[in-house]
Amino acid sequence: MYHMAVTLREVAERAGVSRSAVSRTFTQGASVSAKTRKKVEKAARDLGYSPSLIARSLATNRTKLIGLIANNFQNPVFLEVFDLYTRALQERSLRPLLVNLTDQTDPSASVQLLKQYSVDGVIVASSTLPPLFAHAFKEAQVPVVHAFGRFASTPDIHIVGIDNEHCGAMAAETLFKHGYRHVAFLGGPQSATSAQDRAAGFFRRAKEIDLSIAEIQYADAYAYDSGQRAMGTLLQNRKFEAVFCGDDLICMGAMDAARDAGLSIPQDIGFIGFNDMNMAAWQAYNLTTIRQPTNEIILSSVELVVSMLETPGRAPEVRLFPCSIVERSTLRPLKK
Amino acid sequence: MYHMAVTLREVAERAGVSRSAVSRTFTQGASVSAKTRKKVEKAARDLGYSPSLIARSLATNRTKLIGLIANNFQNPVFLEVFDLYTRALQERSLRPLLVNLTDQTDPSASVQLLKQYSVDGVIVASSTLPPLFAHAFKEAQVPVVHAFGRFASTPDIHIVGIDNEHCGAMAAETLFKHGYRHVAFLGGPQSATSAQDRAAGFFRRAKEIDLSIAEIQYADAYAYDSGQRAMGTLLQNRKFEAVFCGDDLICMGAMDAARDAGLSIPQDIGFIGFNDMNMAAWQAYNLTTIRQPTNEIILSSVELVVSMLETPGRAPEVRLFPCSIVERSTLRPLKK
DNA sequence: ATTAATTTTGCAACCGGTTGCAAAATTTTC
DNA sequence: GAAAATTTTGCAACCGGTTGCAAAATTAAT
Repeated sequence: MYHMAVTLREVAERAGVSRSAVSRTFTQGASVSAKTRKKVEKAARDLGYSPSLIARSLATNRTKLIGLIANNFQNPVFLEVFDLYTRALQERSLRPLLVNLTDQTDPSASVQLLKQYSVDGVIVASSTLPPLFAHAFKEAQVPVVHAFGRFASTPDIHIVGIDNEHCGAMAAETLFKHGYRHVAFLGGPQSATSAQDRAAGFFRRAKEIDLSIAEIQYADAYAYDSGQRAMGTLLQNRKFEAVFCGDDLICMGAMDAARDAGLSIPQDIGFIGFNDMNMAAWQAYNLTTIRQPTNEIILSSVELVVSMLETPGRAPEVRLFPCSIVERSTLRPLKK
Repeated sequence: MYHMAVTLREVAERAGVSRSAVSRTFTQGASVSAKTRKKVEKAARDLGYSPSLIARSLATNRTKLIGLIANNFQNPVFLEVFDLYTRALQERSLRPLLVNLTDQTDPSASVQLLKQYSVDGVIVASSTLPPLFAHAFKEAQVPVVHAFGRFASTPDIHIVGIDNEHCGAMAAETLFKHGYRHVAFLGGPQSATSAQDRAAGFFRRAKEIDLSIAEIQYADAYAYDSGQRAMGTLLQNRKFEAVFCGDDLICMGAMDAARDAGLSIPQDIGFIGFNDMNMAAWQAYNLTTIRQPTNEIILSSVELVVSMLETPGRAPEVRLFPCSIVERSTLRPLKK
């Protein structure tokens, strides 16, 4: 590099003031007279100065970096999620440091990494990681909130999400209301807490209302292919009229498998999904599904992590948002 | 916070060596005797020490942060793109600092932002931004490579991507080979260089081989809805047998619009897309499309930005990767 | 066993900011 | 206009590392 970035010292010299004065004009709420502020601002403009966040971070022990941990880069909902997160953080002049967990679920490596970068806080955005994962950050003294995490009545950490158990129950009810009596369950990966909870709620409510569950399958990932494959095995032995899929993407895979087998939807077989991702509204699927309020969850989790920066001792809190049914056309019409 | 993070000084004290010794054991290629290294490592382990990247960055003027600029969080291909980028960077122990451009395309704000974070380099991953955008980073002395950018024979900056013009021509040829003689063009947003180039190549080659272009439309974004809408207007006046869509997602929207109008694919109307995103293989679409080697482009652009860190004066380079046709089932079978 | 060559080590300055504190300057009060 | 109260300013230490340089320790050569 030819000319190094211009520093605070140079601005100070040009403006004929001390370094502190320059620093103060660039930090919120510091006291500087209008006169010096003007001088400094001019000098800064002339020199094209902008303060180094690295140096500031070192001095203030705040980086304005938020670790954003995700482990599902296969599911397009996560693009929506990233979009919302980057925007929400941006608005508060924070920045996401993206961590792609791929398959290693050992928290210690991520904790180590994010500690090295001295992130101010961490948002774990995943419904498949065990609660322990996010907990590791708390132990490392890093403010953390688990978005899309499992709801616990006595949380050690902040959780923002939905009541998956209740949503599973909603699915059962919806199927029943549409006149189905024999249904199948096609869940997400069995290791995912979200999948477990949705299943539990679904089964419980089904029992209560006498909805018979003919088949149970678990996809090995929240992914199209997995849904397609799982539906394949489900179809070998068809004793059900509709399927509750634990995720829209899985549902799309399942629908395509069903169509491939010559079934038409919803005449021969019904589907209800989960999430209401953008693609659920696509004409080729037009999925009846349970809408998860992604936007609210994200905004709320950002808000929460920000508040932890201000009040580190804040007691862990659970924030649950209600889901709702979005009726489209993959279940047969309601009986009148 | 109760106990501040453990610092190099504490490790030094516990190990009974100087701070430099500790620093050296943690920096690649520095000279330390086996004896001290052992002592330091033990002390570090006992204390749970890991060096602060912030402090290191300040001292070395290297942050290991790469700005990753994107402006299309609607198109699921970008999730694939993020996945690949985060992994590729991670492997080289670099980290992406994600910038979501939403709609403001004024480079100066991003330049400013990324300069403040002193990113080591920037990757602009977008086929819709003007070449000027990426150029602004060069002027600000920041190593930059434009991935998916417009190919220029005398580049001022590094470009990695495909020859969109040539790919447009491939589309024309493919349609012709499949026996189509009257086709429509449904491009991406007209302001996107990629869309312009694909269009140019398509039109040029069509003229050469006497493929008649009955209709021309441009979607207002690389998005499903835009494709659906554009196809709607295209269908008002149907004088074509097939459509070349400038992007798979647009194509899916267009296909759904066509099906909604009662057409079947490929019997009544043919489609060819662009990108070969994962979803193109979904049964509901099973798109014949032009495959863009995303993986190669990404790996290559990471490699390039890394090499610029090592050799700052490196001359700008264009790297183009070949595209290929992926035949699925949205064009009628080849004549024998 | 000396001396020369090489490696390891610690000192101290530096990276680019922030901030507590006391002095200087300004404003308010009487 | 002088004294008191308030605001602004600069000094200097600090954040947690790195690194050039010379001294100390080790190894190699004679």
